[in-house]
Amino acid sequence: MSSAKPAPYHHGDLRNALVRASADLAGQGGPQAVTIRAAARAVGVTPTAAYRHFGGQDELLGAAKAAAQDALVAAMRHYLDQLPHRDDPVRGALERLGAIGRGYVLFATSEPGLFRTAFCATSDDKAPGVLPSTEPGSPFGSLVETLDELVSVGYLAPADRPMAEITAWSIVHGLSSLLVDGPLVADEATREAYVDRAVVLVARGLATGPNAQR
Amino acid sequence: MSSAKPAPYHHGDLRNALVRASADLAGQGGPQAVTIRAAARAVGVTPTAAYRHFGGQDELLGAAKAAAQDALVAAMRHYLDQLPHRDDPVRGALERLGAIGRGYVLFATSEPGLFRTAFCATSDDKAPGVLPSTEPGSPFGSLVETLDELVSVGYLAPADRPMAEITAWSIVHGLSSLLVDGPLVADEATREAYVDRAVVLVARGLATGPNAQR
DNA sequence: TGTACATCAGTGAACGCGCGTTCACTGATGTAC
DNA sequence: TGTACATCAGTGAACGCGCGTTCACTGATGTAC
Repeated sequence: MSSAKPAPYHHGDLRNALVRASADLAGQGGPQAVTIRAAARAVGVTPTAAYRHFGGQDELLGAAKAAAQDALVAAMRHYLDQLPHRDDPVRGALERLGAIGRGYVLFATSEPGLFRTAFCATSDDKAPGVLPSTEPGSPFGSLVETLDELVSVGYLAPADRPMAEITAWSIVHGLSSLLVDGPLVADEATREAYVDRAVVLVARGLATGPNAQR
Repeated sequence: MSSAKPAPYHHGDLRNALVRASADLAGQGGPQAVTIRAAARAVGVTPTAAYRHFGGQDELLGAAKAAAQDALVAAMRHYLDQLPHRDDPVRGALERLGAIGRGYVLFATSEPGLFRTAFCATSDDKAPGVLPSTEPGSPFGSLVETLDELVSVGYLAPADRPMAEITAWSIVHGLSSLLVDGPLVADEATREAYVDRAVVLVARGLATGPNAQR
C-alpha cells in the first residue's frame, strides 16, 4: 500500500515501519547493520524523523532484538505445533524437547542475522543474577515447561531437575553458534544429524527417573 | 624496554608489537575494537606504518583471532596439566573431558573479549564441509583425543562415537556464549555449578560402552 | 676502514566514507470556538 | 459549518567522529666496493 501513495508528508505508521526495516537489516547483516540512517533510508524518510520515535540507535537496536527473539520463539512453536499427539506421555515430552531444539538450531542456520541479533549486547543488559523470563511465551519458557513435564512423567529424577534447562539450552545454543559463526561448516543433512545427535545425548543424560526405559 | 628508549625511528619488532596490541584491544573490546588505527596508536606509531606488515585491517584481525585461539588452547591445557594421574583409565579420561570443558568456559568468562574474537567472522572463512583442525595443538584436537580414549577404554560405545565431539563442543561453547553474551547472568559459584552439571550430563549421555559403570 | 648509494621502515597529510546526533525549519493535522 | 491556531511529524543542512586507505616524503640501515 505504501508504494501506491505518492509519499505523503506524514507516514502514519513510521515507528512500526522502522522496526520492520530494522528487523530486515538485522536479518541481512546482523546487529551491526541496524543503524538509524539505514533504517530511515529503507523506509524513505530522513534520519531525523526516526528521533521522533526512538531515543537513539540503542532503542532501535533494542526493538530489532525483540523482533528477532519473537521470530525465534515462533520458529520453535512451529515445530512444536507440527508434533502429533502421543498417548505415551514420556514419548510426547521427549518429542517436544527435540522439537524445541530443532526449531532453535534451524532458525539459527536459516536466519543467521536474526539469530545474532537476538543475542547481541544492547544497552538494556540485565542485572546480575537475573535469569531469562520463564513465561510460556518466552524462548526459555517452553523449555522449562517441557523439562517439568519430564519430571512429572517420571523420566527425569527430581534431584536432577535443577539447572537442566541451562544445560539443554547450552547445547542447542552452542550448536547454533558454531554453525552460524563459522567454525563448524556443514550442509543441511549434516546439520540435522548434529541436532539429532545432540537431542539423543541430552535425552540420555536426563534419563535418571523411574520411567526412563532404555 | 621500549619505555626506556627515546622512540627510535625504526621500531625493530613492529609486527609483533601490533599483534600484541591487537590482542589487548580484542581482550578489552572484542573484535570490533581491533582497528589499524587503534593498534598503531597503542604502539605509538603512524597507522600507515602498519601497512608495511599487514595487508589491511582483515589481516590484523586475523592475527588477533589466532592469538585469541592460542589463549583458549592454553587455558584448556592449564586445566589438563593440573590433573593428577589416575590408575583407572575411565576415570582419567572422564576427568580430562571435564577439564577441557572447565578450561573452555572459564576462559570465556574471564576473557570475554578474547573469546568473542576467537570465534569472530573474518575474511579467511573456511570452505564448506571443512571441520576444524584435529591436530593435538588445536582446541578441537584434545577433545577428539579424549573421546577416542573413552572409546578405547570401553566407556563410550564405538557406535556412538561419531559426532560426539560436536555435541560435547556445542555444550561448552553454548554455555560460554550464553554467559558471555548476556542472556545468562551468574556469579562465579553458579557458573562453576553450570559447568559441572553440563559435564555430568555429557558423561552420562556418552556412557554407552561396556565399562560405563554407573 | 671509509664512503656512496640502494633499500627499507617509518612519517605526515589528506581522501572519502557512513555513522549518530542536533539545529532551525516547514508542511500537515486536528481541535477550540 | 467555518476558521484561527496550537501541536505534531516530518525536512534539510550541518557538526564532529573514527575509521580504512593512499600519497609523496624522509630518516635509518646495511651493503658493495
